[in-house]
Amino acid sequence: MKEYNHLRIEPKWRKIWEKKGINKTLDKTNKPKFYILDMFPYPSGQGLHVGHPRGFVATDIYSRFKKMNGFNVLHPMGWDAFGLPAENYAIKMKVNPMLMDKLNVKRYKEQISILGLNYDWTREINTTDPNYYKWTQWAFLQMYKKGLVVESDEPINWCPSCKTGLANEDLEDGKCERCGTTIEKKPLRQWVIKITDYADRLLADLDELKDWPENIKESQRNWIGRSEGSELWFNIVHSEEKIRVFTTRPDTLFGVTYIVLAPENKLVDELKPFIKNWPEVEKYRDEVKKKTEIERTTVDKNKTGLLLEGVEAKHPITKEKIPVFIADYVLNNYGTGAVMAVPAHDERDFAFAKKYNLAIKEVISGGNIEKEAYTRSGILINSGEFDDLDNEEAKTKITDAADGEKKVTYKLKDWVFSRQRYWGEPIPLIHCENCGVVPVPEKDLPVKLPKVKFYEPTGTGESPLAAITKWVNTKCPVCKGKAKRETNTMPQWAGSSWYYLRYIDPKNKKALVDKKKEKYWSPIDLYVGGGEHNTRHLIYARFWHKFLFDIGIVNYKEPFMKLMNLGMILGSDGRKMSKRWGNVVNPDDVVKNVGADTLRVYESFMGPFDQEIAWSTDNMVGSRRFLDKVWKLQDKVIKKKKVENKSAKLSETETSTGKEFEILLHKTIKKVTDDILNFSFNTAISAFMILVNFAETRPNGCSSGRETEITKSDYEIILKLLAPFTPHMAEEIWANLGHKKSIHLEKWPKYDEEKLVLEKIIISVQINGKPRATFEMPIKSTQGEVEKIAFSKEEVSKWLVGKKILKKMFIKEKILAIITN
RNA sequence: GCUCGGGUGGCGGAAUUGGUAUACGCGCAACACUUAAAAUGUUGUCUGCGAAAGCGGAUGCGGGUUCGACUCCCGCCCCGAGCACCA
Repeated sequence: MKEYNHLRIEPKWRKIWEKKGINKTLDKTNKPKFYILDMFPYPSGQGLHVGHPRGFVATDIYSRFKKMNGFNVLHPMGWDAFGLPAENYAIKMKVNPMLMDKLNVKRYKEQISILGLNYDWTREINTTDPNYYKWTQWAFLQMYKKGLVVESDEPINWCPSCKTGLANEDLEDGKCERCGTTIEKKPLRQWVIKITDYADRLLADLDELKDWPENIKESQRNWIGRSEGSELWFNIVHSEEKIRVFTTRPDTLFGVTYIVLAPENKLVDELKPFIKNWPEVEKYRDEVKKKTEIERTTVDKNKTGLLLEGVEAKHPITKEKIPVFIADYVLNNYGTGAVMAVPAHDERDFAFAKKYNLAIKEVISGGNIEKEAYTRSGILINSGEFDDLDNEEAKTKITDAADGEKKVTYKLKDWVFSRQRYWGEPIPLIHCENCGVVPVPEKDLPVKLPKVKFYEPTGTGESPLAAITKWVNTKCPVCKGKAKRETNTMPQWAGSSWYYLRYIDPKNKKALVDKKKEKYWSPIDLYVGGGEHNTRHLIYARFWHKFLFDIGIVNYKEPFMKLMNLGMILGSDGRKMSKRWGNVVNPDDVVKNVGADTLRVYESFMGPFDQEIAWSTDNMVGSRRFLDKVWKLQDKVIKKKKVENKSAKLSETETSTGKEFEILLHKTIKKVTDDILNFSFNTAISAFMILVNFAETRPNGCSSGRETEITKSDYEIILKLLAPFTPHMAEEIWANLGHKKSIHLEKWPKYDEEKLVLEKIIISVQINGKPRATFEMPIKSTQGEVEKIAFSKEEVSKWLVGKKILKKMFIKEKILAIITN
């Protein structure tokens, strides 16, 4: 037997597999389909570290397993190459993003390829390929035509470092998710997609995603942030103006003692003629503007505000006059940008009322409003005809009485879709001097991103594309008059919102995806990726998919049936792998030193798949040792010759590795099968180790003196089970055993239920709850038989001396429990 | 503050419907092989008392249910994630 040399074996087999095309997926087979997908990476130029392959390895194991179980598996890979990370890296390296993209993809692909992953590279996609983004632009145009795309001048999140506007989803704690710079508010002309039109469906359909982890669904529910309430109107005394408020507690309407407007609320400007302290109002608004989003939204007991002198609102039912404030604890972009303040029953209003010495009127009984706001439910008081009502009941009645309207609001914001950056899909709209905004005709798609010399962001609020006059100036498709192209580009999330559909039909020139093919492959059976996408990509993609469903492009209303989050692999110091900490481990080095198969086994074995875990090169030796053991078993395979010597007619099946081994083998088949299905790769590896340790040390049951042996067929079962985990080594040994066809085309081993039934079982005797003895019994032993043995045991009888047995309990094949006085 | 996870040896982590807690791996120790080391193999390795046999204790803390609890229930503490002056 040759030494296990991964450097010789691994590249050899990868070449052969590629030549034979064993990873190619066919669209038409008589097999059931299985579509398994990794979140595709954005090639940033740093290259992969050992954390990235964790998910790729998992989907690879799973897809190989599915293939061996007779499924037609689609397992593709591609590149999410537009967007800020790639562009910022290109700028830093002073290389044009178009060129950088090619270099990065090449590097990523090399790194991924050496892991022995079974991707069908004939379906590779890249979001920056004009043949791809043609369809991103096409889908955008369909949204435009359906009125889902609107132009807006509202202040948006602006990253002063990336010099672009960002969507709410691109923020993390008020900072740019990409570069960590604090976000400013900046009014900017921009295109916005009305994703909020889909908020209710995005929320409701989560309930149908039975195979999504609860935490992801919960994150999305939080993000969408649905809240039910009422919209109420407060007339302003001596004015035509009305204040519109949103409240979840219309039942507390009688407790309103003041109204608060967000300082930015346009209504404040409308009320200028009535406001006597206007200079102060302007001053306050300036102060608020200076505050960052973080300062503004940090929970802060020290609330500030300003009374609008001269303005009074009228209570919709009692017609009492109510003072009106502006205060920055009210946000302009949620609800109506105005609240009715009920200090007795809202903590923020309570704090504000205390500070400015405003009236606190109790209308729900049950609390102590001298001390704190009472925010729970109760019976109405001080509410006129509504007294004694239950507050839930009062919600509807008071809303009706006040001429209000039941309403639902969401925290989810519309999707800011413009980026003032070069490296993205051009937005396919044209601004015509006569016709206004005109969509690019579909036949003219794609609107190609021009090659440019200067691609740095301008910071002026214009994309670098605005300077390419040759590209910008165009003819209006309607009136043929002078027109200019839209120069903003799409966000990175655009291309990734539907890429999974393109793998189904990557070369289609006539449609986003062929309908028949889509029907066959959709939906995605299993989607694997990092938790950082839970409220970003996964919301956008679900939205985009629902839109495509509405216009009849796809057949299912949800794209991803089952979802798995993978836990990040941290550096050995427990910190995120980063150049900054010097804790990055490169997969190329690991593959070189111990082999891709060892890396795959180690990443499977290190811990539960969805859990964050620190890398340990030291621990990895255990995985390599395991592979060495499997390899060495080759020497212990019972030679055919030996069998034939005994009798020419003896078939191989008549020799066996041993009864005990056989039971363990079948247990292992079951365990590994179940564990792969559950993504419990760590316990699957553990089961392999137990089996291989046993095969190596205790063959032939417990007989001693005989040489360690394993039958060829038993060894082959182990190899087939192992093939998804260690594709190269399994293939090499398989070939060594004389097979000409690839092991990856073999069928997955089946376990025999009967073999799992043990002949003997271990019984534990517990006396007063403490385990005192264990012994083997034949399976199906009766209580009487077990007791007979138990009472004959010294470990048992010594506890019963001088005691009375009060109770006996027998759980068959497990426990005999005895209770004494 | 609300919501969702989680807390088990020196370390990563196992444990089916409640039924022998600590599988598997790392590390460590001793032994074998070796001139030696590495590699490999064997044995041991939760903890207290004890020479040993053995006896007791332990799954974040405190209670409860049960013959029996890592597992179920109640109340806390801590860690991670999502949301958050959201009206």
